[in-house]
Amino acid sequence: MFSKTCEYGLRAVIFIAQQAKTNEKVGINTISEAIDSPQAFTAKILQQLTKNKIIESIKGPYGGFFIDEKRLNKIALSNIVQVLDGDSIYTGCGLGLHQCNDKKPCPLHFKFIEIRENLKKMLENTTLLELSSDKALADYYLKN
Amino acid sequence: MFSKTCEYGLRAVIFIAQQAKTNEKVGINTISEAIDSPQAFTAKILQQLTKNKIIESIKGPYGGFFIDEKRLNKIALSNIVQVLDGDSIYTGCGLGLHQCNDKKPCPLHFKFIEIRENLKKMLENTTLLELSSDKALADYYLKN
DNA sequence: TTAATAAAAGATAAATTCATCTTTTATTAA
DNA sequence: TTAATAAAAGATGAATTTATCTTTTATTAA
Repeated sequence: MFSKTCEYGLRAVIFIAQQAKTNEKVGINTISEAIDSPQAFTAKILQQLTKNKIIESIKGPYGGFFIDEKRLNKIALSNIVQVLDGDSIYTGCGLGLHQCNDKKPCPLHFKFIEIRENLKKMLENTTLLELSSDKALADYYLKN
Repeated sequence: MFSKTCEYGLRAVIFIAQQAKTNEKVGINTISEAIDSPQAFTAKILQQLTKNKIIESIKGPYGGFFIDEKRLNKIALSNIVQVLDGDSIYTGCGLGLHQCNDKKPCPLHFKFIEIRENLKKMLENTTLLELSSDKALADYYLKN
């Protein structure tokens, strides 16, 4: 469904969001260990997310990645997916045809639209606030 | 959503299904031209589908690929996706976690289940019969 | 201002997916 | 039985995605 990049990115951001309440920054080392992802690769992904203002970072000692608690309800999963995987999930034709749309639909066009709309709405309606609220639970299961 | 392999495969099978009514076999050349896909690559995919009894093939002059018209209503898109992409689409965790299930759910588990169930049902309920019935329409748009 | 820390940036490497080319096997008609 | 046709099978190559390693830049405390 998502690329590895996007999967790691989502997991990392959810983890960082869970630390937002304590206002603590987390280093890449801590993050990649917590979410069980390759460290250097995850660092690259977080770099992208930082550039795109999804998360923030500070270099040097006591530095790390963080998210302003007040923004937790502003950041939806769709924002993260958009940065890392673009909008191919929403827009691409299920059969890979370039010119597939309402006026020139592939044989499956309208069936796919329904599925994709559901996915889109789900990602748009799920914010980091929601995912970071039940910290203990989410925190635990994020590792498995 | 699907791999290229699966996209080409779906397009090819839908095309072959559309020829089933006339009981005509189609060659790989005709197929790859019709669905605008790389020929040799598509041939490999059709080989897989033949091994897995989704389609049938006969070698030599007057040979080619075909589907028994009587089986059109037995073959669902889910069968094709299963052969080419496995069941990762249905079963895989949205966040890429290995041990994500109802008892140990990732933070998004139950939201993803809903989406995936929709997709699964759609693929299971869409048969080649349906897709081959409006031949003129489907045939035309399959190329774009 | 120096040493330590941590992210940013750039280069490179491994793995996987996508794609092609060549040889072999089966089938048909002449 | 031979030549032609078309899929099967195997080998190889290109592109993309995934992943790592090294160097640079920013920040902090001593």
